[in-house]
Amino acid sequence: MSETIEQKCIAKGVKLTDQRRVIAQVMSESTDHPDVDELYNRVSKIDPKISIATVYRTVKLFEETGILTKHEFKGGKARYEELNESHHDHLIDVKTGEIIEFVDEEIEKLQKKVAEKYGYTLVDHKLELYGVKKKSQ
Amino acid sequence: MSETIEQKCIAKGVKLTDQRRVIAQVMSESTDHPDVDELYNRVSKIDPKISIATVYRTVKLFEETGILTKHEFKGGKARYEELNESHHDHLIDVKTGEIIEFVDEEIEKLQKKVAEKYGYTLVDHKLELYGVKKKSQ
DNA sequence: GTAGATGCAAAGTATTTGCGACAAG
DNA sequence: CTTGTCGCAAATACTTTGCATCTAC
Repeated sequence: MSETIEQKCIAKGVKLTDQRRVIAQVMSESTDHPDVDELYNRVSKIDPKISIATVYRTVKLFEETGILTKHEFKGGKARYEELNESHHDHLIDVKTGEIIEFVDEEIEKLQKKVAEKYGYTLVDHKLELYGVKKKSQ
Repeated sequence: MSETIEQKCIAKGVKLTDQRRVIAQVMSESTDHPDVDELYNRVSKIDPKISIATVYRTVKLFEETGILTKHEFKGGKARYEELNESHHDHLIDVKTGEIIEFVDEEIEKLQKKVAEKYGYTLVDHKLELYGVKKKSQ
């Protein structure tokens, strides 16, 4: 098991407050990709005094620190996910909103190659697939 | 040369107003990916009476009709681009904001394959590469 | 002539921020 | 102690919408 968010904060010199600990805990326990509102709801159940401004401030801080990553899927609010060693992209079910995480090394390699081709070093990328479930035959 | 936006509107039964004609013209002439504000600025130079609400309404309509496509690049406003037969993705220079359009058939194929693997039919996708220019050696 | 489009300003969302009070290191 | 954080409410940024008027077909 890898570092917890708390450990990452310490490692990166981010001051740990009660609020941040709660937000960290909720994000760690989330297997989905909550938006700020949803995160705020979950956090509020643990400590109702935490304000949504703090949630916004914290996810932004965690994102800048490389603890969380932000997704802006089509036509929705920003959603967050814990960033860990294993990079993956997303396949989104356009009907249900279900999100499937996947990894495809070959696509990763090709992306790097495309960037090189134009004289760039790839520093980041975003790949989202939108699909509809096939009828099981 | 392919259909103009006006022709597409007629083909798709979209009523052509003066405002829409101006917006169509500006988008046709744009080689970049303007956001609504920028589009509104350009449109205003031709007809200053067109309101930004109309610009919003029109890009939305054009998007739904398959005339324009909307991009939500990292941390910015929505940007629009004319949709034509040739699909492409984007490589964004993180320093300058410059956007390079590229096509990579192999990546396209692999995306479809990934979707299939999870039992989905790919209906849409988003691929954005973010890079920094290499020093020319 | 009529359904749909426009302009305006007001209302919605999502997110950020100023400020005085408070807490972590 | 001192610097940075929090909660609150106000502010901002982007986008949508109600309504009366106007226009394309």
